[in-house]
Amino acid sequence: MPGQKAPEETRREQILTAAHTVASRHGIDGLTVRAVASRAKLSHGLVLFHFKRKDELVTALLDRVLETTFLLTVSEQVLELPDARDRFVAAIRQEMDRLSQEPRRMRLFFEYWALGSRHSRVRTKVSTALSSYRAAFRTFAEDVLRTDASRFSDVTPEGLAAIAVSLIYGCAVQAMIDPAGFDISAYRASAQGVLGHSGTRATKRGPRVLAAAIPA
Amino acid sequence: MPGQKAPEETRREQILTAAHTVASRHGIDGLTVRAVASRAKLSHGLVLFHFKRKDELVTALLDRVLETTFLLTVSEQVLELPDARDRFVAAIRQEMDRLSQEPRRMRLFFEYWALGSRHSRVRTKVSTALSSYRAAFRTFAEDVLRTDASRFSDVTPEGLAAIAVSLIYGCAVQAMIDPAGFDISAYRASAQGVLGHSGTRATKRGPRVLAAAIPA
DNA sequence: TTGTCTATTGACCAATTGTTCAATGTATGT
DNA sequence: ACATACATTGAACAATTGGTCAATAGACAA
Repeated sequence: MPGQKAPEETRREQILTAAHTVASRHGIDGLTVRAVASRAKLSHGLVLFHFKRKDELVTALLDRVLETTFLLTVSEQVLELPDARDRFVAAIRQEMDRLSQEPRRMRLFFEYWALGSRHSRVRTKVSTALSSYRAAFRTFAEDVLRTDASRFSDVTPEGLAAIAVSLIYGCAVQAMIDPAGFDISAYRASAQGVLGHSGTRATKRGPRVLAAAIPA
Repeated sequence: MPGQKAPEETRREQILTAAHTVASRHGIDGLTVRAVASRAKLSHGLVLFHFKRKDELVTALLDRVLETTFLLTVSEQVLELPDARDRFVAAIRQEMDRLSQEPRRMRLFFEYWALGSRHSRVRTKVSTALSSYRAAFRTFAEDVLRTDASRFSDVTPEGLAAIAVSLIYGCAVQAMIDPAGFDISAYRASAQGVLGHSGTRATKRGPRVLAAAIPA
């Protein structure tokens, strides 16, 4: 007995959110049409009515994952930091904290990343998402290099942005697999040390604002 | 008609190598008992005779993957570098090159990493492998901090080692998904710039040996 | 030879999967 | 009221999966 109808886009959204929860909990392997349908309290036939192939559902979910994973939103307090290096480091720390607190999303991303080696569509999407994420950090990196060219020789803005991404994702990778043994705070401090603080002249102001902007 | 026998350990090895090739090509999803058996030219029943459960096969393969992925072997030329920072950077560059040239193994590792969030046995193995890999870099990191404490304030050996791991794996992650768009050489140069070269005093000797040790 | 042990095979099973489709309900227009 | 369009359901199907098991072939000892 077919149930009630629902507006077009609502159903797709409903199915996608169900797919997101399922994939978050059981991985892409566990993302079956029936599991999604059950989660959304729909028949599995209906899921395949709105997404003609399972592949389409998987790809649509990828879009959603990438949108929420690679959205770099820096708080105003960070942007107001006077020193370019402080801004750069603060943005990195903020992202490290954010992603470390969303392990499921992180895991899902890496599953898609691995999938990308066999599915060209997935690869393209992940690739461009990583590129734009890097681009977001390049703005900060350019400021750093402009005001601090002496310390970083041979460092390009694009390269420095890529390093920022590595530091963030490397932190998540190591922290998630071993939450007890991996010392996140030591990692953050070391990352900051390697990239360099704002120096002695801003010691009194910078770090304090930083601590307020990034709750531990 | 049952075929010929084979020495005990030979069969397990044979099956494991077959499993490795299958998983390398088609991922852990594609690692089916029948696919492995077919690859090893055996019956699928025999695979389950030597590995009572599929889980056991997957875990045994993980050991093999971790052994070959996280084995840090630094060339003698790197160890002979006079400057601690040069050794550190050279070891990192060497690993970046090595792992970037083995994308399949890299992908397989991340699949296991993601699997670790649901399988505690896998998680434990991956976790300890990452720990020992970090420990290998900590030796270099300690030397760096001992000779260069001024530049790296608040940086701990463990933290610096973790950053090395992040730089290496971050490079592989970004380079593999977008081989064309990601500038590896710029990344390497930037990483070296951030960590700092040996400075002006060793410019004549260090870098040249480095270039010889790490073929581009 | 005879017998025992075990490696090996392939048939078989139950469960799960993606996908199709006829049937049926709901909404909307005329 | 009637018809048309379409969202929705669940049965059904073929393919694939991990796993079991009886039958059998090889190796080796007595």
